[in-house]
Amino acid sequence: MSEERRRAVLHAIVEGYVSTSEPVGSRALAASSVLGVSSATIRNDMAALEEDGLIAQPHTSAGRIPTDAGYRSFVDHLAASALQDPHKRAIQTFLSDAVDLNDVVERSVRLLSQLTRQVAVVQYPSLRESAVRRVELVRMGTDRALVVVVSADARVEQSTISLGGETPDEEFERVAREINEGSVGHTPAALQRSLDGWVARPSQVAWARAVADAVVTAARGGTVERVVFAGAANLARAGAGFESDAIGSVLDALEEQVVLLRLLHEMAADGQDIAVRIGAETKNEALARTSIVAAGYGPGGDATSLLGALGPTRMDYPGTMAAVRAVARYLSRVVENE
Amino acid sequence: MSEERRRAVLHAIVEGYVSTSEPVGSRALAASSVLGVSSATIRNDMAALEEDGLIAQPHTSAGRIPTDAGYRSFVDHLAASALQDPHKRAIQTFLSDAVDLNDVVERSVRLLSQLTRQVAVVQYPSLRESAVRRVELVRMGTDRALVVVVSADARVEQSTISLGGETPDEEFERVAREINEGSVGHTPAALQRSLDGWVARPSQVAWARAVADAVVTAARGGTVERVVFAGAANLARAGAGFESDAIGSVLDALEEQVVLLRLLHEMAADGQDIAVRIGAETKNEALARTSIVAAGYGPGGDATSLLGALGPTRMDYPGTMAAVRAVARYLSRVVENE
DNA sequence: AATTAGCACTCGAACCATTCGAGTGCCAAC
DNA sequence: GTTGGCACTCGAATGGTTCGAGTGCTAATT
Repeated sequence: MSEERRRAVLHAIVEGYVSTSEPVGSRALAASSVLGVSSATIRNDMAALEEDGLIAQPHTSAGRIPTDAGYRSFVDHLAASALQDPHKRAIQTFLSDAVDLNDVVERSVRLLSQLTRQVAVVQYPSLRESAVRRVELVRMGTDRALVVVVSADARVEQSTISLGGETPDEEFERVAREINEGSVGHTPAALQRSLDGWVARPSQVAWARAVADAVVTAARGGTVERVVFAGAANLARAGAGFESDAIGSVLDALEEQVVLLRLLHEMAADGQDIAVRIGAETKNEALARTSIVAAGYGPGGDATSLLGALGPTRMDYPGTMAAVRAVARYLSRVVENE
Repeated sequence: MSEERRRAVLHAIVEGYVSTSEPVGSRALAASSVLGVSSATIRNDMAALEEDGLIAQPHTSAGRIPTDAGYRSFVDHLAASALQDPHKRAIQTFLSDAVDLNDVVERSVRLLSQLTRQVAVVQYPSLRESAVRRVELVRMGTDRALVVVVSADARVEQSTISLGGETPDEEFERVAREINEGSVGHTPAALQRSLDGWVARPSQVAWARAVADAVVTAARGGTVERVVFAGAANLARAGAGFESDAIGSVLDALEEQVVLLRLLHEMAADGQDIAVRIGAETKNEALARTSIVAAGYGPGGDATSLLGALGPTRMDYPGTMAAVRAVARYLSRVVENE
């Protein structure tokens, strides 16, 4: 009862179940495949695999299906496989004519959902610290203003502040001029000091603090983290693997960005180039029957942000992993050029 | 056989079917409700309603369910009903502390999906034409640049252009200076003339056209129309009204923004304060079993953009319409202040 | 003329019993 | 360690039966 063949049997069970979504029996395995042994032998191996908790049978007279642990073992012993060439070309053409960062992210997430036929998730690139290039102050109504910060690495951040009362035009203009003088060219660290002094000046306007904060925040890399997703329809299609009730919970979890972000962060901490969470490993009730394949991406090879694909535990792991890896790589390159 | 009672019967059938999602029979109607007549009378009315194509029976020994035409009639004879007070308060608190336009839209769509328990859709406010306040040119890599346009009404638009080759710094600076001189303060009409002249200058750089186009586009009101949606999970829950297959098609249609935008535009053309498309009226295969309730919103009472809720034809029309109307009204107010 | 009671009729849902077969576990033989 | 053989299990599929909600129609009633 060779260790290696048992792994091959598990492998075959996973592949069979993934492609047919039916439990697979010993007879079918013996007939179909590369394992040149009889069904009886396979049955023995199956018994052992079941003993180890890697496979299970839904009921007595049915075939076997992989457990979470079974998928885990399968994934862990998977050799990295490459994406097919036509797909590679698709990635390139799809991403190459994006016009801005938003567009890049949106195209990526759609692309990934199409390649994997799963739900794709892309976290907005976390922004790097960088110097301020220009600050623009625009009045809105009587007591609010828009602060637009253009950073040296070509990001544009905007936020609204309250002026807390009437402000004469000339005062507004003065502040606009001064905030530029005090911040242009400075990186966040220097910025903080420079603006602290400016805010503290005698006879400074009350809302100077708000402006300074907005500028510093923008320079630090912007506001909150966000994720976008696409391909929710693929969940519903997933080979009748889900009831519509379960789909609801999963969609809820997806829209609950916080959950997803926490999960992605945890996966990032694993420190491999590509991370997989299977079923209950997601530690989330609603995602107990789904798996996530995620990879980091970012400029210059440091994976500062994450993207991934989410689907039923019964998913095509090799294909999904290849697609996620490929998109992450291309996206890294694009972000680098931006 | 009074006309009025027949309408009341239809009304009762719609309400019964919406709340129980079971076909409703004559006996149940006679027992339950305000129509003080016997089941036999109701049966007669039902026969007439069926003759008119307003109701149908799934099979002989079942009760009746409304047809699309039945819902239509129901909706058309609906008196405007107000939203409950707690909901009104929810809207106010939910929207009042949004920080920027993106935030407003995102909060709105989430709010609407919660109020209606349907999928909510919000189109980004279509931007008005307005003068240019400042143009910022930022280099990115050797042959690309970012054009940031801040308009007088406080929108920020950005787009990336290609420089098509090496460009010396001083030339870059010159163009940046000139584009500001040529566009600041101009409205789109004047802008076009002013910049055409500028582009045509002898010895002008090749990429001047690209810059000018970006600025004009931004002044015209920005790039493409976009819609966001939320509450997809509500689809899956919708009282087991859908099979997961159908959910997939609907989600597809939702992500296919073009379809949705076309539909919303058509509905806007109807010119009522609130528009309803029922089932096949959506003229879309995938949405044949869904209805959409939409209302326009925009600054100063002109409905320049749309928002709405989408759900199964068997939806709570009065409640949904009230929620859509209320959110549209509040959102108009918020946009106005921005 | 409209409403109502009564009744025969229809037809799907639910229930039950039976059959069929895929798949297993185990044992003896190789 | 592998294989053929065989008894056994149990869900899925099939078919027949019952049950009852709901209808349509007709005749009686107001």
